[in-house]
Amino acid sequence: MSAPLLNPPQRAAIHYLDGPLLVLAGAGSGKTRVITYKIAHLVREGGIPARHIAAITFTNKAAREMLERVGKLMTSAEIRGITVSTFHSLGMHILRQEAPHLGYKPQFSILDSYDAGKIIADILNTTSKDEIRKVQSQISLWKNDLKTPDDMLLAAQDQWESVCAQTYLAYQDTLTAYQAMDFDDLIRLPVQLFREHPEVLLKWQGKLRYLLIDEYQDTNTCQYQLVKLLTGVRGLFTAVGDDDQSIYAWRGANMENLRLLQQDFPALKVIKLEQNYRSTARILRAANSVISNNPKLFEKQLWSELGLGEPIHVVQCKDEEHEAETVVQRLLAHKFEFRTEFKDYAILYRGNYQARIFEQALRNQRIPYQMAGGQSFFDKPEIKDLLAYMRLIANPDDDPAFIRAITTPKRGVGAGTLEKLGAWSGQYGKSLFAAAHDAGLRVQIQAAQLAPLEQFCDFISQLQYRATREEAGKLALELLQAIGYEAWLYDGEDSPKIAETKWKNLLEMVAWLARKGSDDGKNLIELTQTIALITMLEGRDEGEVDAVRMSTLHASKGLEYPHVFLVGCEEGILPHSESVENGMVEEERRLMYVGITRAQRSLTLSYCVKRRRAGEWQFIEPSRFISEIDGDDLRHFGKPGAEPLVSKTEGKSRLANLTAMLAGKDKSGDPPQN
DNA sequence: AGCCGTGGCTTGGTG
DNA sequence: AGCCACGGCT
Repeated sequence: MSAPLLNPPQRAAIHYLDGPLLVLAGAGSGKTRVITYKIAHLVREGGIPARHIAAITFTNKAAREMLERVGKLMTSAEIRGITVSTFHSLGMHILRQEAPHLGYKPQFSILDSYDAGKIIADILNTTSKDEIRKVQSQISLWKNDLKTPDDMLLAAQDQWESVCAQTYLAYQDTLTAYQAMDFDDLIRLPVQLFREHPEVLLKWQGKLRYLLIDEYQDTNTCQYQLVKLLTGVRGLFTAVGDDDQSIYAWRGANMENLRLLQQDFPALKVIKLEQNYRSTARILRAANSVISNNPKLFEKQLWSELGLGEPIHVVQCKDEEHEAETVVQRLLAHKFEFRTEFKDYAILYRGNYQARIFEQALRNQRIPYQMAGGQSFFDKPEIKDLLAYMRLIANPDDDPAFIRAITTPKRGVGAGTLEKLGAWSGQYGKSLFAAAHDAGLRVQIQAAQLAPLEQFCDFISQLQYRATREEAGKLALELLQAIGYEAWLYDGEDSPKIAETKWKNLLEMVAWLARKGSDDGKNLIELTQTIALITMLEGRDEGEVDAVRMSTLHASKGLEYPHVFLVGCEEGILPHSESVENGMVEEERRLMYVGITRAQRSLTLSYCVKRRRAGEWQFIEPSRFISEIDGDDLRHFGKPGAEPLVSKTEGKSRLANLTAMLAGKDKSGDPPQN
């Protein structure tokens, strides 16, 4: 990424303003650079003020990074009013203003997938997480494909699809009743809005005149329609993507969108970025060679000026334990030999479950490591408790929030009362909160139960009033104190230590609300409305810690590491057996391609000869993808007739000494994160 | 009968 | 690490 100047295709992509443009940006070819430079170019040379430019990404992280890099190129006056956001937050932004056109209130709630799962569990009347997950993802796929419940009730091919379609219908009705949307709705509903209300579309087309779309290959049908609607006949956009890195078809991403772009915009100009600034030629040769086995819409060959580099090491291991040990030993030996740091290494794997054994091996050698991802701050139960109150204050129709709030902590409103309330609200088509005020219901409830219910509703009403007038952080803290949450935490099942952590998290949340509230001039309600889309990941100092990175292949996309170990390169794992059965090997190959192209200087592929499965030792074939790499670029270890696992320059005993020495000397082996 | 610990198994995961 | 199924316990 340290190209001093722009190369010719990059420059062409930046300067082309006359019509629709697709930039096929190979791995490590400087695509973020192109997007950010293009934004600057649009403003300075293209005469398009920043307020008419929207750069759309998939993740908050990408949006943050892009804004940061744009901020380094331009003055704050130049970038004023620019939209750099995820698809979801753009959709939300539109819907907050236009919700009434769709029969929603502007203060609708946003449910995360966990909340949505609970609704689906209720409808299905099941507790099996697996079943819920399957139905939920089917509904999500349909939504992303712009299919309505009615469409699917008609089109259902079998019993299962029919159950899903019925669940979909009931689920959508429930969401409407709650004045709530799920993540998919945030993109689906703007499309519906724009189709039904051309005048509204016109307004937004006037506002967002030039679009830049990052990771275009990951768009689903719904997202593409949104782009297409917004860009209209003018077709002023730059889509940046790489068909070879499309690894999210299972989540609804539609590679067909690349072909559609050519079809829907005949004037589409296509520019390829093929110079890679990340990896050695050897690594790119391997990547090109593997991916050449996939049918291609656009031909693309990555090349680099960073020198040939070392052959790719292929390590055969006896079993998974041996693989973990071997990888860790080779990592240590390499670190010693080349005087690198732990953070220069990554271990990449197909499935999360593979991580465990490598964690163990790393811990045994006292090697610090860091796992990708992690739980979002806002997903912690104690935070969700507070959020339930905030959601209810922002949207009194949010029934799930009502239930969670009124029962956390328990305040004398029991299941019986809630049942009566639920029945009444259902009968009169009201939310729980609204129904609670009905005189007709109240006569059915005994005074002892009515008092706490009344008290709760008054409490919420009071907060609603104060939320628009008072400072968010202060109000949230008062709320927690009023409900006695801290005492409730210590009274509960948690150990005092856990209770303390949870309370500290809440105080951090309060501080966050206070800071964000005053920075952005937002009250508690406005903050609540954006929170569902924010991910505040733990391990804030990510990137600086000297620790080996561990990640799934999926989560590694977009990242790079000097030295990569790609483990479990076996038939059944990579490609995954499920994918082989479903004829999805091409996507697995792209996954392999993504893995290979993460490496800057060295790449090691490892596989096991046998694995424990169902209590039996099962023999495994190495991944077909290894044999798709030219043998001249490979160097085998651990195979009969090939080099031994421990290279000849270092006898086994010497490596053992070395390992022990490193383990003893290197006291940086702090307890690993998480 | 319900509650638990244990062991086997596991595609991937952003908003 | 999580989820489920199973078996042993109260």
